[in-house]
Amino acid sequence: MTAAKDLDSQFSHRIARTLKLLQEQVPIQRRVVRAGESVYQAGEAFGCLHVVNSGFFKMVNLASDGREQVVSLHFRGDWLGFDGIAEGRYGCDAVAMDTGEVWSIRYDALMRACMSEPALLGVLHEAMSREIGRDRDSMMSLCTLPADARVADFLRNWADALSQRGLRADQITLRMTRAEIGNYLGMTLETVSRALSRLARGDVIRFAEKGRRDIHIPRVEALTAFIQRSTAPAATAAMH
Amino acid sequence: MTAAKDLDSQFSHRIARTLKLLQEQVPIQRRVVRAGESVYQAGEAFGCLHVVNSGFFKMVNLASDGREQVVSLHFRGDWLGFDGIAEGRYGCDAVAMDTGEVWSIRYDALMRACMSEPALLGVLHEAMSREIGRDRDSMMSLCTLPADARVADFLRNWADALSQRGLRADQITLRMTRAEIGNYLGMTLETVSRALSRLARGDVIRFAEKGRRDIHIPRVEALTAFIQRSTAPAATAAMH
DNA sequence: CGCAAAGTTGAGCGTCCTCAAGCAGCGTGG
DNA sequence: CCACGCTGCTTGAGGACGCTCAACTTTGCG
Repeated sequence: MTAAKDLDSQFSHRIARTLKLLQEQVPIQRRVVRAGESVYQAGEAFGCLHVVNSGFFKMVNLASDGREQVVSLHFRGDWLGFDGIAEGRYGCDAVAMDTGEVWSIRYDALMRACMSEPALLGVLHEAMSREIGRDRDSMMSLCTLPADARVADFLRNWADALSQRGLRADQITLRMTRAEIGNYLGMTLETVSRALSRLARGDVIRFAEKGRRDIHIPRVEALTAFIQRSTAPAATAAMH
Repeated sequence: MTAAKDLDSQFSHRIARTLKLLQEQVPIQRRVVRAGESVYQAGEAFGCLHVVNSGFFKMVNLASDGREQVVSLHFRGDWLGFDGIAEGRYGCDAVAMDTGEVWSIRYDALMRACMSEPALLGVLHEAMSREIGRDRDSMMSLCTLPADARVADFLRNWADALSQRGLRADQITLRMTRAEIGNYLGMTLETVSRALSRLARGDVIRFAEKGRRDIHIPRVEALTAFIQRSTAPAATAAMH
């Protein structure tokens, strides 16, 4: 527990250090965005990477046939826009889910700064690497967990993201509708609703008295245990 | 069609240029791997990035509770190991599906080379960016497509990967079992088998006379059409 | 040739989706 | 102030898609 706390505070410290480094080394365009506004949109010419200073954001992928999907969520310290580097234009919409501030950094300026300050390159690569890792965990969750466990995993990841940033993780205010959560997790809004109800019934989570948007997590371990219980049959099947 | 061909040949040319650049600028450890062998394993200390020169590879993510999942596939020109940068150890197993050769490059040496040759940094970032984009497309496929369409999408992506590399894309030799494909696509091996049978019945694909491992794709557009047909109901639902 | 591994196909079932009804919170306007 | 409409959430009933279990066929290899 204390070990986990240490790791979390290290993480939060690393974010602070990164932001400081950026402030010192590259020109930054600060920009306040309100809920629903987008930092950039799919197809727009790529020129900047963006670092979340506050608020939180979703990335929405849009297919040519109209399907759209929330593919990732981003909090303070996360970078937005990596997907634009390869093609020279962004591949997703980056949408604010709440009032927040992003620091926009011209990619070419960042590259120049990296040449004189290798530490900057280090944090950039680390951020990209971390994002790839998270995407893979998402894919695994999508492929191997049943709906209820996927919702539990979602809440656990959110709680982790909060605690890593030094915030209290036992009280989550979802700023997403059931439909958005469902879209992100590959299920319908009804299934999300039912999953949350079941988690509450099993006392893995609790709803705030008013409004089903605030979720109290008595013990994060209970979420993990719930997930493992769901995979138990699959685990035994994988044994032989 | 000619435009697509142009794009593909550009892509294949870019791979050649990247490999040449690497040869000239950084020390490379060439390494031949045989089917089933791994380039690196999850948990191993990160030290190198690896570029696929030939063969093809799967990345297998392993959860603490024993679930394991194929999260991505890699062909010539793709990089392996990005997920190791952040934590200092690899997060997945990289396994050869066929005899092939990877070029292993020490990450620290690569960084030094990038300092003197910015073009190198460009190709590196482009590769990471591309990988993030592909992961997102995978997530979208997993979340929004029914099983049959997901298999069709899988084949289409494979064909694209081949044609981008200047290989003929109408003849695919799957070097994965149905079980592996199913694991990658989040479904059971039986469902994969049935999906392929249905695609063949609809003449979207054809099996080679002997062995159901070789798949002939008369027209790639037919695959795309099949996918869109599957999403048609969802598309109308998303209309209003 | 014979065995093991991979693939196909069918039957039954369970999870999740669809459709539908009802409720709760909330801002607007009579 | 409360009626009203709107959006979001919950819950139920029924159905479909995909999973499980099982039998059988095909392929590859010693």
